[in-house]
Amino acid sequence: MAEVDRDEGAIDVLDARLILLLDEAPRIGVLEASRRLGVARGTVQARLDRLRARGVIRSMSPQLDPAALGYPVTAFAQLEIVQGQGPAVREHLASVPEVLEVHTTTGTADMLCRLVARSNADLQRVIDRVVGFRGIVRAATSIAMENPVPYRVTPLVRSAV
Amino acid sequence: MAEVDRDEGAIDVLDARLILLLDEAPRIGVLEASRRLGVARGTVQARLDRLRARGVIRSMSPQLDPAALGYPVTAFAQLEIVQGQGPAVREHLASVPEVLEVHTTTGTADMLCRLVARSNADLQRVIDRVVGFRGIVRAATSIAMENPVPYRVTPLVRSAV
DNA sequence: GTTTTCACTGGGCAGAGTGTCCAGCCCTCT
DNA sequence: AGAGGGCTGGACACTCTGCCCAGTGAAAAC
Repeated sequence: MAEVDRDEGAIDVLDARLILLLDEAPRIGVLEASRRLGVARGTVQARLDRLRARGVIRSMSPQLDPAALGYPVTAFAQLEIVQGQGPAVREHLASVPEVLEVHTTTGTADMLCRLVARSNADLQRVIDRVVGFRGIVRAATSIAMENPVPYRVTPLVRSAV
Repeated sequence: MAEVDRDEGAIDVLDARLILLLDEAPRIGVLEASRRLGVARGTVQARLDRLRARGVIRSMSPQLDPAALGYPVTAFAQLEIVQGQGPAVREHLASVPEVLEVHTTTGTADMLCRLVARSNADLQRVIDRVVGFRGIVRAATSIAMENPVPYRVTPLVRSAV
C-alpha cells in the first residue's frame, strides 16, 4: 500500500522550520539552510527528500502571476451540471486555458471554478466559452475585486509546531 | 512610475519555453536549461531575472500540499459583511490559519474564502471560528469534494506563445 | 537486558553549477 | 551613422551538490 497520505506523519519542528525557511528564502541552498538551522547538511537533505516523498512539498516550480501574464481579472463561477454530464463538463473545463481551477462542491452549485481574463470585457468571452456547453444548466459568476488574503499555506505549518 | 504591471510586456516564445521547462523540471539549473533551450547561459539568466523583476515569476518557494499537512478537507465560504466592517473582517480572516485565501467579490456575497480543515468535524470548528465574528452577517459554505482541475497557470503560458 | 534500527553528525571527495565579468556581433530605433 | 539592447561564447574564482563513509545516541524490537 502507498503510505503517502497517512495523516499520522505530522511534520515535526525541524520540518516546520525548514519549510518556513525555504518559504521566505527559496534561493538559499541545502548547505545554507543547514547552517541557519544549525544541523548537518545531510539532515536537511534527508528531511527535504522525505518531505517531497510524503507529498508535503509538492514541487518547487516557479509560481506564476496571472496578472503579470496579462490576465489581471479573476472571477469565480458556480456551475450547475446536468445529471451524468460531470465527466464531459470536466473535460471541457480543463480544455479552457483561462480556467485555472475546478472543484466539485456540495450545495446548490455542483462546481466552482476560478477564471481569469484579460479584462472585464474579455471575461465575457471566457464565460461564454465556459458555459457554452451542453451539460451546464446554470452559471453564477462573481468577479474578484480585492484579494485581502493571497493564497498561503504557511500559517498551517506555523500552527503545526 | 513603476512599470511593473504594464500589460504591454507580454512574454515571448523563449520566455514561455523557459517557464514551461522550469515548470516541469524545476530541479534543473540555469545551465541545463540553457542547454535544453539551445541558448547561452547568460540569456537564460537574464530572462529569469527579467521575469522575476516583472513579477511574472513570483517566487520559487516550495508548494505545500495542505492535505499532506493533515488538512485534507477543503471548503469555500461566501460571506456577507456588515457595511463598514470590511477591514475588521479581513484582519480577522487573516488571523485564522485555516483560511488560505480571501477575495472580495461582486454579487450577493461580499467575500469568498477558501478554508481547510483536518476533517469534516473539524471543519465545523473552523467555520465557527471564521463566522463567529461581529461584522459577518451570513455565511454560505460548500465543501469541495473532487478537484478535477488542480490549480494551474501554464495553459495561459502555452496560449501566450 | 540486548540487539537492531534509525536518524543525525561531521567529514571528505569529485564534479558540476553559480555569479559575474568581458568583447564581439547583430539588429533596431533615432 | 551612431547608440542602445539583447544574445553569444568564453573566462574566472568560488560554492554547492550528490554521494559516500564511520561513529554516536536513542528508541524500538526481541
